[in-house]
Amino acid sequence: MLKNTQNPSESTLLRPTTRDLARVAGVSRATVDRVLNGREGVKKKTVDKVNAAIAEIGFVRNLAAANLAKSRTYRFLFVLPHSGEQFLGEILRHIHEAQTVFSADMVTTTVRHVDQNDPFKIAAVLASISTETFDGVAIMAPETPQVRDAIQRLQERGVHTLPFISNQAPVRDQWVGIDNHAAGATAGTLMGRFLSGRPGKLVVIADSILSRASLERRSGFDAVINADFPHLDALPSLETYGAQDRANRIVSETFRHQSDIVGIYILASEAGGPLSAIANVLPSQRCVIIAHERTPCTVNALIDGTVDALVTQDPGHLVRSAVRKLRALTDGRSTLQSQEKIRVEIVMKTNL
Amino acid sequence: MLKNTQNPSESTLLRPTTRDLARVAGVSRATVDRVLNGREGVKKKTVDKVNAAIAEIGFVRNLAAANLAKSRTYRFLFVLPHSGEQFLGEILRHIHEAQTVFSADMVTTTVRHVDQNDPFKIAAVLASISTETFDGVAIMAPETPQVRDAIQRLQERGVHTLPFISNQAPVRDQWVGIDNHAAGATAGTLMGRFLSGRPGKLVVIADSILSRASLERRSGFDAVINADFPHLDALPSLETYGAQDRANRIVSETFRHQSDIVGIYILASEAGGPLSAIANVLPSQRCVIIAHERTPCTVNALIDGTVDALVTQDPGHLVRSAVRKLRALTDGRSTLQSQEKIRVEIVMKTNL
DNA sequence: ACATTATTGAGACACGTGCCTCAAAGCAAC
DNA sequence: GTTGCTTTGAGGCACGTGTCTCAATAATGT
Repeated sequence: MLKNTQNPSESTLLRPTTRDLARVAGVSRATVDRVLNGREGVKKKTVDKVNAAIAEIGFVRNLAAANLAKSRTYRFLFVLPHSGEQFLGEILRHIHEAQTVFSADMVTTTVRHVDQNDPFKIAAVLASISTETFDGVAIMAPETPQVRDAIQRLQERGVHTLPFISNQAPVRDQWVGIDNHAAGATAGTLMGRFLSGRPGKLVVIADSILSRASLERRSGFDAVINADFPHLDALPSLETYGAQDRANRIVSETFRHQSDIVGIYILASEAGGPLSAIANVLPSQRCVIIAHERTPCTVNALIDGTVDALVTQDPGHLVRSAVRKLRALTDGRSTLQSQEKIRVEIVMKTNL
Repeated sequence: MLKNTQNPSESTLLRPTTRDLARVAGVSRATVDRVLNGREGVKKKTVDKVNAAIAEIGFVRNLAAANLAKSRTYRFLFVLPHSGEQFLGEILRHIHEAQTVFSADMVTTTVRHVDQNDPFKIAAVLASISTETFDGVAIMAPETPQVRDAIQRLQERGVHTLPFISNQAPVRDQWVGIDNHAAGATAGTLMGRFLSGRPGKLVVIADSILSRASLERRSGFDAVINADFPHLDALPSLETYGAQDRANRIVSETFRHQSDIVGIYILASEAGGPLSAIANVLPSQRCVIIAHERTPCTVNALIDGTVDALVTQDPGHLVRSAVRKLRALTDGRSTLQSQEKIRVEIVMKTNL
């Protein structure tokens, strides 16, 4: 087997090592290491020599070997709402499923559940995290001043953070989740096209209209309905606050008072409650229903024809993308744009 | 820093190494190596001891370290049609784009173009490949006896193969691409729903109806139209054979002879030709048009409203999935089901 | 010129695994 | 017991990089 040291001519098959780099730069391997890992006490001129050599021979550090030498492990934490909800269940399932793949890359993931309605508790949990315990944290939490501050301090302590699904600040670059405006707009287009010309009113059901995601979905939906389907009239959002009795009440009230309802848009991530509320008032009515996320409940509704289409994001992709991004952050690398873009997917009975 | 050898108590943080494994199994590291790498000359009893220890301490070999020791590189080849087509261009773009990410995993990819209409040439190219040159080959080629045989022999020579996009045999497990029946069915559902009740005829345009992909898409489309939208009448497929003049002629003939055409389904992967043929006969007609794949041409048509929806597969995902699968094949590993499933995606103006 | 400091080099060992050699031990048949 | 064969152990070197120590050299100030 060939060895680089015995074969000084550049081999196009083997990639250059730090040894090659040292040789070409005319310095020692110790100095190469000093430059590569940004240690101080190296003359500017020497740094330039090494960098020139890096460019010349196209050196790229072998991350696997480096991590092996450092015994590096990536410890990531997912901060998620309390479970019980179906969409969250899918997320959890994929975190566990991907565990085996991650462990090959020395990535360990931990999940911590927090009460989404208690910003102080969330902040406290974030405050308990340091570089001693985790290298990166993916946070799914509503946007509040307390949480925003806790995240800020976490970053100052050197822990990498990543808004996960629930978008925090308008840091469009570093976050994992779909464009909710586009998701709402897509739901609107499907609604309009499926109704094709038929006029009437549209019921919109949300969990709470205060979250950023709800606002964005609603605005995207309205934009499309107003622009492309002016014969449709989207009613003000109904808020369930996640309570089934309230959902039942407001839905049945709405159907009692409104006459010509032709479509229902469930913009909440958890469609289960709204769907069963609708089942009460809609024995077998002709009404286009669009919902979000692929969960056991929505898939069943799709199959039995209750729901016409789903606008979804792939939970497995969300999880893997979060891990890849956290890893890139801790390595100071960048990720592949096209791989990390979370698509606004449309799911019907035929492309389950 | 802790060292495993000095700290015999099981550390939950560090994963067990071959050294730990040898200690627990009560054998030497050499024997562990013999068992792990399936060398012969080891007593059955000893093999069992080691395997028991593997299970006991949950040993998983550190692939990065192993590949480092072996100086392993993965050399994969993509055998693709001659370029020029837009969908293929997207594939190529993503192969090159992913190069940087792959190289971190010691994966190098090469692309070789072959004439799709010359099965003997394709077979010849495949015959020239051995383990000396490549570890795995992703093959996008129409299904012919010559190609099938060449693939068979390639596998016998120890080179791993993977049908890529164009499905070869019904080896449903090991192949990269979408379920074309589902893709056709999805196109059918969109067509039916967008027309919602309006009766009429549907034009179906294919490149050639002989390929497996075309057959499957057509059968999926017909199944849905017949079952769910009986008021629609899908006409026999028009075949362009990839020739623009022929496309223009057959499309204009069809529109001259048929009266009530309400929808057009372009099931060819390259929609450019059919689209411009349609533009000639359809100055501004009300007709639902569904096409396949996201290319510059179809995206433009979507934006200007010519096309109503696209049924697509993500080219970046296809490429990365192929590489992951080839890597898993050469490592004798399995892949994450949910990650490798290529989704039948629906793209409209709002979720570009 | 000298002392002092800043910079560099040489070398070692580590990470976890693969792969090789050589010797030692176990086992069988005679 | 001797011979020959099979199985195992001990140990070393390699992969590419990180991270030490200690010495050697260069640059600086006086």
